[in-house]
Amino acid sequence: MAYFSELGLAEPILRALGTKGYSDATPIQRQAIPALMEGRDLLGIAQTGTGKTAAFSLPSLHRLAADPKPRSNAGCRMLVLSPTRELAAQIAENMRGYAKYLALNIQCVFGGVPVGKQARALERGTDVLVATPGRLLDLIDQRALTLRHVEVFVLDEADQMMDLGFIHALKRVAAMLPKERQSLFFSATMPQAIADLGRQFINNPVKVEVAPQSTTAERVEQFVTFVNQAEKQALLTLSLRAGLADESIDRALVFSRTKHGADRVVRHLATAGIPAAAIHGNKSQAQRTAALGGFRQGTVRVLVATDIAARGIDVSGVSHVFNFELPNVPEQYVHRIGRTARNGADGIAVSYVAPDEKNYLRDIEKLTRVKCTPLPLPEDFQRQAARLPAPARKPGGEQQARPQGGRREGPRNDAPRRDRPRGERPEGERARSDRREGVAADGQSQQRKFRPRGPKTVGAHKSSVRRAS
DNA sequence: AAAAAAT
Repeated sequence: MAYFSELGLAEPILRALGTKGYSDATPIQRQAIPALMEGRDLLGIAQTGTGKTAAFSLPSLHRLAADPKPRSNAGCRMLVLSPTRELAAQIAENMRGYAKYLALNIQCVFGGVPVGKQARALERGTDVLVATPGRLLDLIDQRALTLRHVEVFVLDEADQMMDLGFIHALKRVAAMLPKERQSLFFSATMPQAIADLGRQFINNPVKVEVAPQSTTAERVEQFVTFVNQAEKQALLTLSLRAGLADESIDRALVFSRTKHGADRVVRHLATAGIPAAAIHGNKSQAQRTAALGGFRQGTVRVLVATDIAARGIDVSGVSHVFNFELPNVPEQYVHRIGRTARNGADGIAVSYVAPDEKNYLRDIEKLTRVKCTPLPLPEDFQRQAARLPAPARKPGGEQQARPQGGRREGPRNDAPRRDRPRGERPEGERARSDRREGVAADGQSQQRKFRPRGPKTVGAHKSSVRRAS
């Protein structure tokens, strides 16, 4: 057992934690915070939802506050890089909470919004800057920002930041950082090849690995349903309809492999009277912010996303993650299902696996060393699917979520099933006769409504039983 | 091969 009060953090930080009711440090926090307060570089690997943001924020804020320096124009003392805008915003908001009683300025910059306001906010300098790479470099090129004074450099989701799409920008950034600095890398996954690549950006780091790399969150129950691609939409619609109605599903996050696919799923759900929002990189920033905001607020209980939402996003009440398609990079699966079972809650992940995705499943199970539990199709799936309304045809191009008017509530429309070829199904899968409660087989889904909250921790649950693998 | 990230 470890408390924040034992870790030597400054009183204003403890006070901020206290007002939120946080007292217990998680294992990653307990191990990372002392090393970071000493100024060491660090490679931190811990499961999703175990408080990595606080692990790097608290000691860094402590050090900045303990050694006050005047702000230099266009400068920052701490730089945090994130792979998505939404995650950057979330990190900055969390840090502002921790720094509530400190005289530290925290700014956040990312693309998709006007640059002028961001540039002005940096004119007199800031203590902490949270950023996505593109806008960061843009501001540097405009001379609105300099990295000359960075003391602490944080790469969140470090393996993704060093992946192909980001490595070029990262190298540019790293070249501008002072050699003398503290570097912190955090992620739940860290493939060896990427870790090797990372050595050029970090200096003799302390490695804090709370669970084996790519270990999934402990309280996610993982299921797999084998289903033909053409039948996935009907299965999702029926599962969501049942689970939302009986409240076994609080909020559901549905992952699609493509942006187009995410839009298509949302349209299908709308046709069936299930309100859902899509979030992906082809949406405007305003649409993205509204979609995630509505999901956080609970005004939309189903969010359909690409891997833009796979990492870091912390929304309470996500009871279910559906993988409408499996990711082809197995590490992404670990991050996706980590959107549930956060902050002491438990969660359910269901992956829809078409015949041509079985290799992905194999790679995922090999990486996580967890075997997903088969969840058969409901006994009367074909009959129920046949009664779903036919999907609206899209005229083409991006379509605003046209109000569908949830008129078609019941399965009263015997729509033709022309794009729903009847797939062969193993006889064994017909066995189940119980009514499906959302997707959770047997009474688990009921229990989750009354999930108890453990001792309060920051963005995390306490480590518990190590999974048997 | 897809997605993310600058305009």
